[in-house]
Amino acid sequence: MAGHGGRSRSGGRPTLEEVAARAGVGRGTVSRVINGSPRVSDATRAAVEAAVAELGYVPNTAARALAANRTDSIALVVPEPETRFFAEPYFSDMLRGVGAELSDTEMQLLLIFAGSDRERRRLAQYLAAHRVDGVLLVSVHADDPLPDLLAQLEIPAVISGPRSAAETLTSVDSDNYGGGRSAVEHLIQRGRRKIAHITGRLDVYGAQRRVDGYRDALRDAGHRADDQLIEPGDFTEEGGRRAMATLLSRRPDLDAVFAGSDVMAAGARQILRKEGRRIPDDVALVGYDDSAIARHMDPPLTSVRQPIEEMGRRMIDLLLTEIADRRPPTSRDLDRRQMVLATELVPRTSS
Amino acid sequence: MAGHGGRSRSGGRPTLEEVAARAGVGRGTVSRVINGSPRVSDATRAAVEAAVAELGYVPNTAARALAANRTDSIALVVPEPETRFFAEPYFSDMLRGVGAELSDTEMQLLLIFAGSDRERRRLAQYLAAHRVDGVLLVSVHADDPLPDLLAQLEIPAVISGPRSAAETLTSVDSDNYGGGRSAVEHLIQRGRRKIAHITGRLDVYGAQRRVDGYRDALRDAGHRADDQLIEPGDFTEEGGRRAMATLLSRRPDLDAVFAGSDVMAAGARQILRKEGRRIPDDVALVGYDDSAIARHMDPPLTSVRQPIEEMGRRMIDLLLTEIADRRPPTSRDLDRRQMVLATELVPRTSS
DNA sequence: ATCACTTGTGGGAGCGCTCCCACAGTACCT
DNA sequence: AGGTACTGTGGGAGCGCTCCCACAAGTGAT
Repeated sequence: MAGHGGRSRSGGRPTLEEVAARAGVGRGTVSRVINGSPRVSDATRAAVEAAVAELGYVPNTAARALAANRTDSIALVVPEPETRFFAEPYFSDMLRGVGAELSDTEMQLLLIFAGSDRERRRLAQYLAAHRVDGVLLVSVHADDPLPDLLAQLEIPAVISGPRSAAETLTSVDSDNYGGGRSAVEHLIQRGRRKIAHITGRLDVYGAQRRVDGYRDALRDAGHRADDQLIEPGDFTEEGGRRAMATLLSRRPDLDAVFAGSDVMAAGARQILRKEGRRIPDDVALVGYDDSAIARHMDPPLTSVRQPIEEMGRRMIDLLLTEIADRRPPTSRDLDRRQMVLATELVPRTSS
Repeated sequence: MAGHGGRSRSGGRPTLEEVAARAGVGRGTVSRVINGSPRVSDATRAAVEAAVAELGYVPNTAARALAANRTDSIALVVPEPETRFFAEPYFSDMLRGVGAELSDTEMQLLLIFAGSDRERRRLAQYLAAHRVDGVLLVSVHADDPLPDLLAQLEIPAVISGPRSAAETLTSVDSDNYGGGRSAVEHLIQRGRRKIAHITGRLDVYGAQRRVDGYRDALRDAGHRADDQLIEPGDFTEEGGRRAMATLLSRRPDLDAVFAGSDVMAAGARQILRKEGRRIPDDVALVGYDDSAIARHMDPPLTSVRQPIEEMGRRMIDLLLTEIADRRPPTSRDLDRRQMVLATELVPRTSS
């Protein structure tokens, strides 16, 4: 414990003022050095830095927050029960990206779950108290009131996956439209002619966009539209089974299926097997998410990969900018605030 | 936005002073009401509460922290990379318990990973700044410097799984000794005579205690000690395989194995199978942790369950007490601060 | 030599609370 | 009647910063 430099004799933590006295400068100067202001001479800066090191000075965050009206922390809000958070690799990937981008910052990340009503009330209180400088909102449902609350409190926020084309919050999304397109183009290129689509929940904007991509890819390839080849699912395995069964009964001659998620693809696969269709010989199958399921499926599933980790990084970028700008970006730069990242088709044996 | 009560005309958030003015009382009185002091008359209290509601007053945390020298937040420190955090149900269970116990508190939980050196440096800085009132430390290795840092900074802390019998920090643990005992007693009761033990990493205190439980259970049942039946593992599947192979070569006539973790039990099972021993007919097998592996093994594995979620709850209890006491508990009450929770044997078909 | 900037610096004011002392009012003893 | 104690209340002081104004000293144009 020796060699850690003397604390002030008063016994508590050293303050700015004590550092200033020690360095023989004024309070303002120390503050400038600590906050990296360029308006300090090199000699003075060195003296202050020495004093800081000798005293083992660490700024008092509360005092800083009070005086500067900022908290240097941001919240990652997960509007889901913890269970799902741990179950889905989506969150883990996202968290990794966020953490990485934050690591060379002074910002502290708070992880807040808002799955239950109780948790949501707590969160509302927390936000009202402005205990964070900004919020990252992941996995928001279309009818979630949280984004509006954030807007009302004028708290900078970035959302992953806009709620609609008219999203007012800054958002980062993967290219669901392009992802859907690439899946279908891939199937066309493999010589498939009757390509069905099992959609995700259509109140999720991303799912709609995948349908759009599916439609346009077929149209551009000169296929005529056939709505009988589209069947809504709900992102669950059971939904995949049901949709697949429906599709098969309606269009027994289909030769490919694009499912809006890997989980639904897994459900579809079970039905295809049961009906004696071989994958990929009789029916090619493509999923979405490139999750662990895709890699471990039999046969391994072709899937569309989203750059989740990078989404996390970009979200932080945008959020930090917004916080620095200190204004809710409701002006003409809104269009610049809707970032879309490319997806990538990962071909495997199922297609 | 109407009906939300008028903010002060100044536009910003209302302050204590504004509430006081509105309620026609002094600043101190409002503070007392907000903090639930009993020294306020009912009439005054009601007036203040009305003013608070009308103005939509929310205390400024920074100001409170500065004045009262507390942060109303505690950190859950995970000295592991995020990957393991998500992979192991241990953390998820723990987090659930912690969150539950914290939910009727004003305390905010921070989740902090300290896996890499970089992250550890950040954490040290964070703790030095006293940005939390207390720390929950889970999954600490024997040589981790973190506990000592915490002690040095005089930050209240509770550790899950003491580092040794002489642990100085407040700790919550499951009864590893009793768990080991119960596993062996169960095997004896089932008529097993030559019971082997694959230990965990012996630099983990809990693993040692399981060995102690194993030894004492055998001794109390009148078995003579046979160290050839004990083989150290390292909590990994590979370690389980290696230990099992060694044990079989040394004592081919063993009729039961108690593994220090389910993962090691899984490794042991592979070797037993390969050597043609049937489970449980020829060799009974018992694991530890009662993880998903145990339930899904073939045959389902008898295992010792630890009440992880409850451990989380108890840790918060102790931590909050320690914070409220505002003193590092180095005195005679230390023994009261080593809490041990009972384990439970979950019998399945492997024994 | 004068004026106008620029650069570096000190320190007052104030952020919104909590803590605590002072004090009025009431109650109950002697 | 005076003393003592307690209850409820107001408000000063101070927590450790940041922000910003004031100002000294230096620089270069006129």
